[in-house]
Amino acid sequence: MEPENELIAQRREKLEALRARGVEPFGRAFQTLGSIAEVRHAFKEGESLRAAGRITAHRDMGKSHFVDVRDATGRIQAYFHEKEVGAEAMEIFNLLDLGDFIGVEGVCFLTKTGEPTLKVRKFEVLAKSLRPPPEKWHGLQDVEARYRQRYVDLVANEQSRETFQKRIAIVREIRRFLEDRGFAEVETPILQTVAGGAAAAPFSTHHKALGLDLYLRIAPELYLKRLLVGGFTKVFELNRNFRNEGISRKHNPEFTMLEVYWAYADFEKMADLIEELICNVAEKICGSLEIEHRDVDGEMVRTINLKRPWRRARYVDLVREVAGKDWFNISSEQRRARASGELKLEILPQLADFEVTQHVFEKLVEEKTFDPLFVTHCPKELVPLAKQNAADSSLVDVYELIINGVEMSPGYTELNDPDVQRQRLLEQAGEETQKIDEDFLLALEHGMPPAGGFGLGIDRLAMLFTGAESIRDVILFPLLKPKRD
RNA sequence: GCACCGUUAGCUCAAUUGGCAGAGCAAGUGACUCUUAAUCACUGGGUUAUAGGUUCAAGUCCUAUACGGUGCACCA
Repeated sequence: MEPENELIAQRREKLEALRARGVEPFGRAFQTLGSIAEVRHAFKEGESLRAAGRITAHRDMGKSHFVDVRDATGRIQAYFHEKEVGAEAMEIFNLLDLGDFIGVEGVCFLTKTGEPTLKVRKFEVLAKSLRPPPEKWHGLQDVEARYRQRYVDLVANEQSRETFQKRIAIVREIRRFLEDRGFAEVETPILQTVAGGAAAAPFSTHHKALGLDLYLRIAPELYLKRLLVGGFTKVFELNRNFRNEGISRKHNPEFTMLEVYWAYADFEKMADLIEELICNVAEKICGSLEIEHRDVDGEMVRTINLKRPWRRARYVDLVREVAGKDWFNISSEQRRARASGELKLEILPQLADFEVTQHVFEKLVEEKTFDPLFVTHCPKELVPLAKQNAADSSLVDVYELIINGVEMSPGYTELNDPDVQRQRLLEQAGEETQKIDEDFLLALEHGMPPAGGFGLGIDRLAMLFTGAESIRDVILFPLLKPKRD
C-alpha cells in the first residue's frame, strides 16, 4: 500500500462525512434523458431535464456555483444555489470534489453569456472519486501514465477522446461498407494448433483438458480460405491477431486486422475494393480525401492525398527508381556494396539476395511514401500464399498498399493449387516443416475457387485518420511491462 | 537484444558552472448571487524513480536497477 497523500485523505474524509449525513457516496441507477450530448441536444429553456456525469470543473461565486458535468460525449454546465436546492443539500454539495459522479435534475436556462445551463433542483451523489484528477488545462501529459491509466487519459484529454471516437467510427464504417456489398462477417479460431498465414513468432498457450499445445493466431487467412472451399463467396473477419515480436511505434503484440476474401475475384479487383473502402471511410470520418497531420503545437506536418486513382507501380520499377536502373543487372556483391555504401543502409551479411532488395524497398520506398501507392508484382519469395504471375513465375499477382509510410494493406490473387501451395510453404518453412498446416492443404485439395483477398491493418488505418505518431495512441490499452516498486 | 534520452508536489512544468528545491493548477481557509482555465487574499503539500558512490556540498557528476520514449535489430 502506498503512503496516502493529503489529497486522498481529504477525499476519504468527505466520503465519511457523506455517509454520516446518510448519503451513500456510491449511488445506484439514476434515470437520465441520455448522454450529455443528448441532453444538450434536447436543451430547451424552461424544460426540466436529468443528466449525469463527472464533475470536471467548479467555479465558486460564493452563493452561486457553476459546475461542469461531463461524459465521453460532452459537457454541460450546472448551476447550484441554496435557494434552488435547500440548505441541507448545499452541505452535501460542499462535500463533492472534482472527479465525482453526480446526477442532476434541473431547469434549462441560458446564462447572460449564453451558456446552456441546468439550474439544479435536485441532485444525487452517484460515485465519489478518491483520487484527484489531473491538471484541468494541460490534462494528463505523461505518456506512460496515459497508456497505463487510459481511463484517466480519456477523462482528462479531449484529443484522446476524439482519437478513440474516430477509431470506433472507422470500424463501424468498415463493417457497414462490407455488409452493404454482401460480405458476411465470420469468426474463425484464435486458438490454433498451427499458427499459419504469416511468418511471425506466435504466442504459445496450452489447453489443459485436451493436453494440447496451442498458439494464438498470427493471421486468420488459412481459416477464411477454408470457408471459400466450403462455398462462401464473400467473407470477412475483423478481429485481433497476436505476434510475438518486437514492439515499436508501428507494432503492438496484439493488433486488429481486417481480412476480406472474394471468390472469383483477383488482386486488381481487390485493389479497387480497398481503394473504394478507404476513400469511403475517409469521407465519413474526416469529411475529406485530404488528411492533415499536425504536431502537438498544431503545426501542419503533412497532408496525405487520397484522391483516386491511386498510383500503381511494379515492385522492380520502384526499386530501380531509388537504387539505380541497373540494380537487377549487377552482381549480388555489387548490390550489397551499393546498399551499404551509396544508399547508406545497414545490410547484414546473412540476408538473402531478395531480402537485400526488400530492405532497400522498405527503407527507401515504403518509409518515404505517404500518399497511397499500390506496389504490384512482388517477388514470390515474399508472399507464399499468393498465385504466381502467368507471364513471369518469379513474381506473384499481389499488391502491397503503402500509405503514411507503412504497409497498410496486402492484397493477393490467392493461390489455389494445392500442390504448388505445398511446395511454396515447404520452401518457406525450410527446416521447420511442422509449421505446415496439413489440414489447410487438405482443404485446398477439395478445391478452392480462384479468389482475391486483402488484409487491412486497422490500427495503422486509425493512425492515418487521426494523425497519431504511435500505434499505442490508437489502442486503448497497449501492452506495457507491469510497473513494480 | 543493442544505443541514446527521460523520471522533481496529486497534475503541468522551473531550478545557471555541483551551492538554501520554486511556480501554476488542484487542495484547505476567507471574500464574492451569471462564472467559463472565474477573480482576489492567506495556508499546507517534496526521501528530486530506486539502491549505492564521489564531494565540504548532488535534482545536477559516477555505477547499477526499474519503468517509459525514440532509433536499430526482429517482424515473408
